[in-house]
Amino acid sequence: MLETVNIHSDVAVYAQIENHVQFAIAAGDLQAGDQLPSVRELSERLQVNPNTVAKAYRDLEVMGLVYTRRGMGVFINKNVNASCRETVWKRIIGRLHEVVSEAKAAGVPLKDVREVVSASYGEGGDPYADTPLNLLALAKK
Amino acid sequence: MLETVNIHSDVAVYAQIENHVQFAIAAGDLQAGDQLPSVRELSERLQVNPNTVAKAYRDLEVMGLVYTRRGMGVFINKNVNASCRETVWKRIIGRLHEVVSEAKAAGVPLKDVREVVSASYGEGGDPYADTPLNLLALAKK
Amino acid sequence: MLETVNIHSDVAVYAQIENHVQFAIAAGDLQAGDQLPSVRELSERLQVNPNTVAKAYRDLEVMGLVYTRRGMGVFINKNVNASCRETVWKRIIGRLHEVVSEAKAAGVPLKDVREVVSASYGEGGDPYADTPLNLLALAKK
Amino acid sequence: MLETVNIHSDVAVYAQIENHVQFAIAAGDLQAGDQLPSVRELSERLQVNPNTVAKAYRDLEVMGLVYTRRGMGVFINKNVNASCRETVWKRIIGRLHEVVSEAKAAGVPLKDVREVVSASYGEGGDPYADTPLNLLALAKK
DNA sequence: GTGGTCTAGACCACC
DNA sequence: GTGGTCTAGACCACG
Repeated sequence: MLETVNIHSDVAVYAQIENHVQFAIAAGDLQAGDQLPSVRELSERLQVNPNTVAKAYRDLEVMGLVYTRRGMGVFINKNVNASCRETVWKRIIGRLHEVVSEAKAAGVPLKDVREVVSASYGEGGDPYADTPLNLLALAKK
Repeated sequence: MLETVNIHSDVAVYAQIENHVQFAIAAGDLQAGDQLPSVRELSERLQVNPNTVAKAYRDLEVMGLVYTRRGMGVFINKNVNASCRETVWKRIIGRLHEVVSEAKAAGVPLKDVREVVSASYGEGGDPYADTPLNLLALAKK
Repeated sequence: MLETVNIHSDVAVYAQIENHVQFAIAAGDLQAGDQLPSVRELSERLQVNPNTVAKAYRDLEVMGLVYTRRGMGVFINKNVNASCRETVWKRIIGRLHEVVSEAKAAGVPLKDVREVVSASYGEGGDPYADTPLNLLALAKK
Repeated sequence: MLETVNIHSDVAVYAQIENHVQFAIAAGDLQAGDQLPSVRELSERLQVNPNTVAKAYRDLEVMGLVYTRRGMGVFINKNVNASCRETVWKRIIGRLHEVVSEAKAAGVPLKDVREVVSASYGEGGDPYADTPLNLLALAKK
C-alpha cells in the first residue's frame, strides 16, 4: 500500500501517476463516476508539486479516461474499463514481445526465459507491488 | 540489414548505438581487434550528429569495451565477450522481470504471457530484426 | 424536452442556464410576469449546486431581465423581449462571423459553407433541439 | 502578419498556438519535416513564458501532429495534412451547424444569416487575419 | 473548496 | 543550442 511516488525513477512522476490510474481503471478498481483525489490533496500526499498532479490529470482527460467538472473535481469516464484494459495489455504485450525477441537474439536460452517468467509472475503478494503508489486507496478513502 | 537509427524512439540515439555494439559483442559478431566504423562515416550513414556517435564511442571506451588508437580508429577490446554478454543478459532479464510483473499486476493471465513468450521466442528470422541498426554490417564491410 | 444541463460542456453551467433564459425570452416563450422555477426546484431537477442556479438568477437580475420578489420568487421583467432578442441576435451574429471567418482562413470553400447553412437552417424539428435544457418547460409547468 | 498572441482572449494562449499550427498544417503552409520555431525563440517573440509554448508543442505531439527530436527541435509529422484538414474542417463545420441552428431557433431570418456569411467570407485580405499570430512566418524565416 | 492558466526559474538529458 | 521535467507561487473561473 505505497502512497509514494518514486522521485528517482527514470519515468517521470506525472507518468507514474497516469500509469497508476490506467492500471486501476483496467483492473476495475476505479470505475465510471469515481472521483480522483483532488490535485491539492494528492500533491500533498505524494509530496510533489500540484502542477505535476494536474499535468497527469490533464493528460488523462486528453486520453479520454477522465473528465473534469469545474469546481467539483476529476471523475472517471464511462466505458473506459474495456478500452483501457486493452490499451494497457497491448502495451505490455508489445514490450514483452520486444524483450523476448531480444533475449532470443542475445542467445538467452528459452528455458531461462521461462524460468524468469515463472519467478516474476509467481511472486505472491500485492498486485500493486511494482507500482509506486496506490491511488486506489486514496480514491476510495 | 538496417543501417538506420530510430529518431522517433524514446531511447536516445547515442544509447541505441551503444546498445547495438554491446549486443554485437555479446553475440560474438564483433570480436577483439575488430574496428568500428569511423565517427564521421557512421554519423553520415545514420544521418546523425557526429557528436552523438563520438559520445557513444566515448561511453563504450569508458565501459572498457573498446579502445581508441589515435589516428587509427576505435577497436574492440580483448576479453569483453563474456562480460558483455553478462551485462546484456542481466539487462534483458531485468526488463523481462519488470514487464512480467507489470503483466501480472495488470491482470494478464499467466497463460497469455507464456503464449507470447513462446510465439516471440519461436519466431525465426533475422536476429537483428528488432534492433534498429546493424552496426555489424558496417564494421565488417 | 431536455431538462438537463450538459456537465461535459465547456460552457459553465450557470452560463447555460442564463443563455437558456435569454433565449426563451427572446423567442417570446417567457413573457413579462412569468415566474421562473425556484432555485431549489431547478437545482434539484438539473442536479446542480443551488449556488449555481442562484448565480444565474442573480446575473439575470443584474442584466435587468428578471426581478426578485422576496419570498415569492423570480419573475420576468416587462419590456425585455426586444432588448433580449437584440442581445441574443448580436451574440449569434458575432459567433457566425467568427466561425465563417475561420472557415475562410482554413480554406473551406464558400460553396460548402453555404451548403451547411442551408442544411442547418432548413432542418425542421424542435427549435430547442440544440440547446441543452428546456427551462421553458419547467417555467410553464 | 501578426506575430503576437492575444493575452486577453478567452481562449488560452497555448490553445491559440495549437490552433495556429493546426491551421497552418491544414492549409499546407507547414509541411512534413518543417521545423517549428524553438520554444525559447517563440516565447520571446510572443512575449510569453517558455512553458506556455512548450505546453502547446507537447499537446501537438500528443495529437500526433509533430514529433520531437531531443536536442534538435520540433518537426511536423508526415501524413498529417489531410487528417489535420479534416479535423479542422469538422470542428468548423460543427460549430457552423450549431450557430446556424441557434440562429434559426432564435428567429434570425435566413436572409440575414446568408448576408453575414457573405460579408464575413467575402472580406478580402490576409487569410490569417483572424488568427492572432502568424507562426508560418516564424517557421519559414 | 475545485481545476485551469500562466510566470519565473531551476536542473537535466540530448545533440 | 534543443526540449523535458519539476517547483513555487500567483490569479482566475467555477460551484
